[in-house]
Amino acid sequence: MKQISRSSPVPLYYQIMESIRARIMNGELKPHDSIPPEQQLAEFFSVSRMTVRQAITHLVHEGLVHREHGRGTFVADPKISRRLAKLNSFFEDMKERGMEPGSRLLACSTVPAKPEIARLLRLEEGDTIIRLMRLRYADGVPMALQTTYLSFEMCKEILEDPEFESLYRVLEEKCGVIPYIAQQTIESRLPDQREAALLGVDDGMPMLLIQRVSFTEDGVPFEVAHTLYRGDRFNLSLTLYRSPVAGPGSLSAGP
Amino acid sequence: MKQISRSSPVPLYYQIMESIRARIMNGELKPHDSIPPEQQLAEFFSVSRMTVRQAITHLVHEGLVHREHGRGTFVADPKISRRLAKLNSFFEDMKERGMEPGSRLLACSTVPAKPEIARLLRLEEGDTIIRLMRLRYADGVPMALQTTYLSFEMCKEILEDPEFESLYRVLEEKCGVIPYIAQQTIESRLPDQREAALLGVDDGMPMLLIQRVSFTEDGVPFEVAHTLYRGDRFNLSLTLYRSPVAGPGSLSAGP
DNA sequence: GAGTGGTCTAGACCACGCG
DNA sequence: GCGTGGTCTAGACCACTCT
Repeated sequence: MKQISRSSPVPLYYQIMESIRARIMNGELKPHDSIPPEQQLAEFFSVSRMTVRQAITHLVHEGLVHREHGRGTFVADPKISRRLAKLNSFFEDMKERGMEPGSRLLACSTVPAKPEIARLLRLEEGDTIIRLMRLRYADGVPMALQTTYLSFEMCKEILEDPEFESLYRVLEEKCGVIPYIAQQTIESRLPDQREAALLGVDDGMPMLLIQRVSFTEDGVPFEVAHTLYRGDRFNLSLTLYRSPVAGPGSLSAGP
Repeated sequence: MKQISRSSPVPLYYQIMESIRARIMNGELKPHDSIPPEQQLAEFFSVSRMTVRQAITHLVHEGLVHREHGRGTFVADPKISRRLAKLNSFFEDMKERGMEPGSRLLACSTVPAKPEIARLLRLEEGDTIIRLMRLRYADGVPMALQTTYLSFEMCKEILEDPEFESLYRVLEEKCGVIPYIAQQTIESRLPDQREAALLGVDDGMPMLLIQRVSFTEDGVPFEVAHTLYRGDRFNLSLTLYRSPVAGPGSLSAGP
């Protein structure tokens, strides 16, 4: 197993976390296997047990492993626990699906915000915002038609070069805007004639319309995106839990 | 603020967590307010700072607060961070949307498992399973057409009275099967003539098809459900995180 | 520089699962 | 009884933000 470096700027718990993750990802540790006990990992890495616990706690919250009091810590079953939906840009999403994303910029300008968009971005009606319209490709074939509204104040650096690859990467690097959470609604509808023509589908083809509002960690909305996906080329996969994530110690006993 | 009890069987960090949560829930601490610094909380409760950190870490993972390095810890915006993911049956989902669920049983029998269903339920092809076909109503109007395949071994008590209200409640009470997690895929398609007739829609109406495989906590699959929702009456709403912490996917009402 | 959260130590005792 | 994870201490130093 890879050793860790105390001179690295990367925290020890993070290096340990990645070390364990690597052993799971490369198949050395398989689902339902136990990982070494915390005490043993602490000795191996020459750190305190609390540091090992910090590493494992992260992996637990990711769903990669789970702890069992008195028994050990076990690699989770990938079939049911590792496919949490992530907040991805179109570019990132297609990459994760193993397809090559592409983009054709149809329009890019500043416009006054319509009431609905202004409300979602917590601006006043008529405030200046950025509007991008793009035809999105996957492996060279049209996949979706996307209209993105961005807060002008937060994202104006986007306008310097709107032919970027990944919106979220540019937002992080040029604008200092780090996406954190988003609310999405998903519905099914038919395309209008213009949409059908751009996407190269029949106007009777059912489409998936995904509308997203994205926020930074501070709860500030910066993006409203409407994406119309071809129903014949796209689906969504997500994981649902019966009860929201509960802490390690169970939640019954009262004082 | 409520003091904590060292003689209680409830861990100190848990009592502190609940104390902070209570101050947020009762409005004493509002969204974007900072909570007291960790050092101060440690002194107030007479515990070490690490114990306070453990309490706050739980609240962070719940999305109730968020930390900002060098600045403080802040109450999260409820509009974007407190939607919890839930695995609901159709009955429960409609109740949460404020609609009155209904059901018409079209078929209920044991059948041999087709290859795809057998694979998902981890059975052999041809093994006996239960198949339910139901037309589902919301406020008395057809909303979805649902085919549910259940493991015979785990769910046979269902057959005693298949005209139940909530599948998940019956599974818990009569079969001892407690749903824990599910994988869903969502796509858009047109109905065939029979489906359109049953749901009372035109056959050009785009529909949402949701396919679900549900598991118990042990990772054992017990249900495969195909639900075809009317696109004009149904949509999905879900929360996405940039770094997966919580499970996504709560359902919300549509037009 | 003061105040905050981020990381880390080197122990301790307890609760749980199992043989 | 033994090994495991669960909780907790009383400090330490660092990195970041704000003034």
